[in-house]
Amino acid sequence: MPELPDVEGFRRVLDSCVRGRSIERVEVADPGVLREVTPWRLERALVGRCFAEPRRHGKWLIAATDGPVVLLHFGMTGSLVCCSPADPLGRHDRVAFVAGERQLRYRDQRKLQGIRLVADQDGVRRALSELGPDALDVGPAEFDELIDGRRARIKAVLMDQSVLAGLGNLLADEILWRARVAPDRQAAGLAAEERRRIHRAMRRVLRDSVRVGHIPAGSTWLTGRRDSPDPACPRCGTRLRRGRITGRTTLWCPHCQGEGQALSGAAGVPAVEQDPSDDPGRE
DNA sequence: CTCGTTGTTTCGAG
DNA sequence: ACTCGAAACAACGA
Repeated sequence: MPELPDVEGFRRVLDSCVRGRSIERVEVADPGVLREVTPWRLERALVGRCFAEPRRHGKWLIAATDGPVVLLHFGMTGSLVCCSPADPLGRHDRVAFVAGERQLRYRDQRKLQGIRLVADQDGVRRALSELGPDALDVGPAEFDELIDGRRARIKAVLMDQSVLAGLGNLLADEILWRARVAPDRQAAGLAAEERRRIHRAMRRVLRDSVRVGHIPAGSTWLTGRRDSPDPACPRCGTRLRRGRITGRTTLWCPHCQGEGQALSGAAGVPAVEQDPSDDPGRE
């Protein structure tokens, strides 16, 4: 689940749960989720400290305190939950930050070392230095620059965290579907008009999903179709195509987005360019 | 037992 | 040097 909108949701959970509260204890049920920090050192560094306003960059949650900073990543299955001491420890509750009657629990089915500890803002900067700008902060001009000259397929570029931070597999499919661009088009081969459509779709998809804290599975979203065995395009009803890009399952509509360059030939801009007959999709 | 999964990191080819 | 993509990582469910 966790892509940018989900992490933004976790940020709000942290904010309302423990911001301004003093950390009494850090309970590490499973040290497997800690990266380069021992349970003992984590506890030592945080006890007595106060959670400040949390920030987010891409899929990273930046949990600052009046001392060190905790960095949280949620991999594919992680989440953050606000609990009371009475709530029984779930099977996948790996770490609990205890602050009085509230406790913030890091929950993850897997153990992909999503929790880091850094001393200060400079440590945050160093730890996240490989990331591109947060996808929500990228305007149209910057988007163009980021895409410019990339030989990879557009979906791979959108998911590349060093280019743009925050988009994952589901969002990338959703955005390209809305922009009516096939996911296997080479980024460098996109027309200015297509890049603009992708950027606008990105803004729209992010805005709508950040609002609810996850990617909506509504009837006008591609994402909800993912699990059905024979999914149809929410816009035109055409049977969706399923493929694999950069090792991830990719869904697209051959009618709205074109077959993709592999099938449309070297000269071809797919028949997406003229948009008279297609209705512009509704929310 | 096999395959698949929303994520990142690492390695090797072009 | 740079860019890309596949594999590895790991735990679980179908």
